[in-house]
Amino acid sequence: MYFCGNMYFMTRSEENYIKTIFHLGNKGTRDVSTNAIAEIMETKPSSVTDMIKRLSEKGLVNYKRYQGVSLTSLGTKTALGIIRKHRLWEVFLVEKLDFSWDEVHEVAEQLEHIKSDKLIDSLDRLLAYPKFDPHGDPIPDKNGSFKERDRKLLSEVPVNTAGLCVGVKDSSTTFLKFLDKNGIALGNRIKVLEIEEFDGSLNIEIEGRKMQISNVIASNLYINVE
Amino acid sequence: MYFCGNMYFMTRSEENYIKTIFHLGNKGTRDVSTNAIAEIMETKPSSVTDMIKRLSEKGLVNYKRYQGVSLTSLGTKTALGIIRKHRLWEVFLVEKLDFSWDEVHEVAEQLEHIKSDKLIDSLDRLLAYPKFDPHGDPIPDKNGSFKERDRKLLSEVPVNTAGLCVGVKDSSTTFLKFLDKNGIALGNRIKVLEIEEFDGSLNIEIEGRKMQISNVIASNLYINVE
DNA sequence: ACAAATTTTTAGGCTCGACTAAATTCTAGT
DNA sequence: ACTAGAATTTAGTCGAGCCTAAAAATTTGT
Ligand SMILES: [Mn+2]
Ligand SMILES: [Mn+2]
Ligand SMILES: [Mn+2]
Ligand SMILES: [Mn+2]
Repeated sequence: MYFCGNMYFMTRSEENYIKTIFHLGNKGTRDVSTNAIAEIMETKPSSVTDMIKRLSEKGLVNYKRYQGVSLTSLGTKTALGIIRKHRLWEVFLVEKLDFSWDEVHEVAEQLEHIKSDKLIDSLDRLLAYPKFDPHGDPIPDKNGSFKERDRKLLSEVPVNTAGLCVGVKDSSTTFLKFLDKNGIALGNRIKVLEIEEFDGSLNIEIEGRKMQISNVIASNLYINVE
Repeated sequence: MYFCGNMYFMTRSEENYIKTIFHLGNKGTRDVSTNAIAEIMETKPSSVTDMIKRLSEKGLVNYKRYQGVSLTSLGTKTALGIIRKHRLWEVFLVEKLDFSWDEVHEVAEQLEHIKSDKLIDSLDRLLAYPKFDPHGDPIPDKNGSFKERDRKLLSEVPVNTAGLCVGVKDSSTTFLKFLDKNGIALGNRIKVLEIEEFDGSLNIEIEGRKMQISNVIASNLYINVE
């Protein structure tokens, strides 16, 4: 076990694994499985096992063979640092370079690996310390702390609930482009008028306009219930 | 030989070799030597030979064993693209993130490898299409063309020559910090008052102020002779 | 011209991060 | 409690990009 105060050099691949383990770990309550990591990373389970051993060796994950993996506090801190960079770069791309919210993820995947504390702190300042990225996800501060916004999936609130659209669960290009096409954007005020028994579709009022959306759409939109 | 219209994926290492070969190729008239590349890249000559073979295979360099190496037109185009990115990022760091000119190079070495045409073109626009980087080096445009500014080393002009300081030959942190400390910056108006026979040091007038600088300093400063 | 010095390449090895195929361990269903 | 099936790990391979040591080609000096 290494001393945890210092940070070691991490390869791009190691960083991507740590980030994936963080995201998977926040979904379920159990330790993250090898297969789950392999699926997200689009690699084979055997490659995941190899990497987990390296990460374990560096004190970034807790690992017992066949028992799944979880991040150590150092691993968590590392993950939050990468996520901070990813989301700040996404804000930069949208705010300063006029990217649309469906174009930023791919480039941010590269930019998140740039190593320079001064760079990321200056970027944070340039952007006026944003708290959320273009998809409504919270941006950890320099110390890794952030507050998850109080929000609910639109598909899980009762009729007559109203609130601001504050995030998307699915950040895929196709979903985001769909939202663009239908004039749904973060910050829009949404009210649920009626929920269709038959297929779970919703009649909503959005920014004064009425429209119907499927349950699939509603279950990928977060609203900040008033 | 591959079709030259398409660009292949290039690794970070390949890009660094191409950039080094470009810079060395512009200094001398002969083909670039294996040892020269190894020295700049801080690798061993045998590693250079390996890489040159790969680059040759990809149509980026002309290579005959024992005869040195030169960039093909595809290689040159590639090099200019990387240099464009490097220098634009340096401008960004100085102009938007308040980096000083001695801090930008290291980070730009990482940023230059980010792959996104839209990113770099948007950055160019954000920066209002700068023609020179913080060290006075020209920034190639989207097509790789740029004009080398007409400039001379301060150590090579006769007494009474005056002009604007437009660049540095040595971009090392130590030299740039030295210039900061002595109040010498790009854009400053310099006039050579006297050249000391004994050691080649110069008495100059800079922005109205008189000072003496060694020949070593003068041979690393470019001025735009009026 | 030719031997010595220098440069460059080859040969063989190493680590990282992927892979396939096979073995092992865990888990669920009876 | 056993066993079929799923999940996971091990064993062995590969390419990229580096290394050292040794061989080969070129250049230099006389
Ligand atoms: Mn993203
Ligand atoms: Mn995002
Ligand atoms: Mn630079
Ligand atoms: Mn520069």
